[in-house]
Amino acid sequence: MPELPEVETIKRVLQPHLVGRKIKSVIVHNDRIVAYPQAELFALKVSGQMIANFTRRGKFLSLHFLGGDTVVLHLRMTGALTLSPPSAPVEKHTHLIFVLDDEKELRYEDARRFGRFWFIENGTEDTISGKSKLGIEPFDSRLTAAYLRDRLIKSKRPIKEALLDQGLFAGIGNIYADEILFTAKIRPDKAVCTLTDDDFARLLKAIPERLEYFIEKNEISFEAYLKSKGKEYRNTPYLQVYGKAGRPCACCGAELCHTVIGGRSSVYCPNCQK
DNA sequence: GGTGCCCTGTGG
DNA sequence: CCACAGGGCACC
Repeated sequence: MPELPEVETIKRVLQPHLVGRKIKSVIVHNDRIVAYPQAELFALKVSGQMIANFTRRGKFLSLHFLGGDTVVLHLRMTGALTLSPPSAPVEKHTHLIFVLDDEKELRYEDARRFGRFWFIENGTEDTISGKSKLGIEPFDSRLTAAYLRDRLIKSKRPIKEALLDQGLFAGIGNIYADEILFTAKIRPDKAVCTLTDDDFARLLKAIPERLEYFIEKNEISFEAYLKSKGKEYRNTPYLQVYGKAGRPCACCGAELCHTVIGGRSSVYCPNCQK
């Protein structure tokens, strides 16, 4: 479900309500969700910690504790975070509950159970969550045409596959890869080594511009977020190509095409994207 | 590099 | 009923 804009939304909405809170205890309903260490130990180590900050990197979120310990988490396809009063009924797919010191519970729900949590001890390098392998943040000023060319130019793989490579760009997923390429007017299956300087320039502009745009469109109040149980993403009306195969291109009216790239469903305009 | 797999829910 | 889903990884 969540790509960078959604994860950023979750961060922005929950951060003010988490910072300064103490985790009184952790209730684990499903061991599988805790990747490291073993669930019982995870609960033990997290209990009693004070939340100093809540941040996003790529599609990862991190709870930074006073003293330097960290919980890293990834929502994968269907993970969601909510704040609920303890009296709220525990949902069918609630796997993890952090009991806070303000009569609220930070709850993790995940129908498909692909999401994962890791506990990283202060002073230990996080080599297990995958966060350290991430490439550049799309809003980083070091994301330049030169960066793109250096990393991409020799590759024969489709540009969309490169955009989805978390080791190159942190946080772009299947929806926004399609949206970015539509805006940049580049076919998703175009081999990276055939991109022109012009293509690179448009791509460089489209990446932060599109993500910023969708973060804006995702904006939601704390109350509305909780009401939707952390699953409300309002940007679908603003998508131009994703999920719209067979429908007319908003730009030229041509019928949008569907194809599969790197095993992922992809939609593009055969006329606007070259 | 492709493919399967981890899972459940939903829509055709 | 089957195909597919916004992610990522292990495995030929």
